[in-house]
Amino acid sequence: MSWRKDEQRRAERGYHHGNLKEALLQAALGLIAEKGAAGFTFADAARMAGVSPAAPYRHFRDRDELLSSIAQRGFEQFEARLTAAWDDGRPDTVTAFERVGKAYLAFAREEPAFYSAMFESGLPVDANPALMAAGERAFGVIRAAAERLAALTPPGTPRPPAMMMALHIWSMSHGVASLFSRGDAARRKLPMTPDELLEAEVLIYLRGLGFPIDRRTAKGAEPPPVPPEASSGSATSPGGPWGKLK
Amino acid sequence: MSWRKDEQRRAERGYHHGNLKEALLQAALGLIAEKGAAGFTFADAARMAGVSPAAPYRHFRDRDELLSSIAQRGFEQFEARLTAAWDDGRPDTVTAFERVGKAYLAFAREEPAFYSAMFESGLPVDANPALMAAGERAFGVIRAAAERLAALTPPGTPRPPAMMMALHIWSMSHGVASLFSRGDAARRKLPMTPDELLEAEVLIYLRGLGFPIDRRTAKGAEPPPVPPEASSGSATSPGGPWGKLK
DNA sequence: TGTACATCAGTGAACGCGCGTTCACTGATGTAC
DNA sequence: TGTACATCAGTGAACGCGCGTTCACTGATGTAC
Repeated sequence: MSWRKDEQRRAERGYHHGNLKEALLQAALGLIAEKGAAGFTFADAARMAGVSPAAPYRHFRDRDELLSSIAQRGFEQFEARLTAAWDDGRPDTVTAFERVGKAYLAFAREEPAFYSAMFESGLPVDANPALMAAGERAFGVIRAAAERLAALTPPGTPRPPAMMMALHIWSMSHGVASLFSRGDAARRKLPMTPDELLEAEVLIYLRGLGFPIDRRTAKGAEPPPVPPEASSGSATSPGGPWGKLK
Repeated sequence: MSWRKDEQRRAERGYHHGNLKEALLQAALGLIAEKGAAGFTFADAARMAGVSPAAPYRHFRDRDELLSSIAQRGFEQFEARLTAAWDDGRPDTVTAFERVGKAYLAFAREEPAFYSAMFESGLPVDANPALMAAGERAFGVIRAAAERLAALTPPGTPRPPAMMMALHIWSMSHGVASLFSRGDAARRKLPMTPDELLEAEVLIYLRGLGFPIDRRTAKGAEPPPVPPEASSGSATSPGGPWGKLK
């Protein structure tokens, strides 16, 4: 009996919740994951947090403010995950770059609620400075990685603008994520994993910029590859950029 | 006074509307464009069509069926526009291919309501066979174009799988469209036009596949270029893939 | 050409529901002295 | 250490609203004869 559990929790916590703001954010996350950013209501969040429908107004002006908070927190976690994936370019820049792309997809897949609040809730990004700043910090990770990669262009090839590279990588990742790596029912079927699709896409793109990516192993030469064994391992699927595709 | 106009229209049309199904679809499109796929209601659509709230039930089982109809019609129009842009590969394959990408962006920008119903309404695509088929026909245009392009790989370069190319192009276009070429308030700012961004992205990608795309003019050699002057014109911005980026 | 009748497409009133929001309130907590 | 008091965080009842949906109905249209 669900109400019994609610009663019990209520008895335990007493009159004050103690951490209602956080509880509301969590509740909203769950609801968004379940029914989409559209189908979540303020009242529902209160109910899930085991609190009267008037209580949320102590912490959020309205539904939109709660939604923005979630989007902002989403961008922060997104940034953290991209930063961790980038790992300052270790063990080598191309491998780390690939890992960032995969982290993008993983985030979309594992955090559909955040992803939906960040990119599909219809929130006017530029009307909310804090939100926009958080979004730009996340993009900054991709941008910094692109910067490092651009600096590696082989001698003789023109150096591509890092900003352009970053925007290209962002749009590739976002496209694959939105179409094929969603966490909800709108995900489209694919004859391979989204990770493989994106990896091949990025590698072909990098080769187009002049990076010496081998067509078979999909690895570029880069001094110094430290440690040597790490750069021939998990980042690439066997068969190179389209090994799995036939 | 709006009610006066309604009264008048009502008087004109008489008891029967005559084309209510169509009118409801149009009304819903307007509402979705205005408030997003989430914020459109069955009752509102009826009101906009100047009809009682019970009338729509003669034509649609429920709100979801109306939404699916819109998504399906959207895919059909999308397919038509992509087909027109492709123009069977005239005047040359690369130029026509670029045009398809631009048509993708233009559709997202000019038909935000369709775009949102098709890609962001949360409709479970694979639960609706007709809808899925319409979506696949649209993708088929990109796929056919990729097929033609793949057949053009220069001798000596391995031929890429057309399916993979098509999925890559789709995700690039979709990423740029969703982030930067939306028709609503969630559109992100960009230091160039979305068209330019996507064009550069696709050209670099094609070069990565071995197509002889010149870095400056961004044109590939292709026999036979008919008519010759058409292949050096509008498809490419001056300065090549990243001429505008510096 | 006219008439009877079936079918179709819309009406309008009603319903139950859940939402957002407000209000005066009250129990719990923190702090000044 | 105890007490008085201010502030804070949640209550619960109430409201108006618009939505989705149903129902018996009725005006318009099409068709058989």
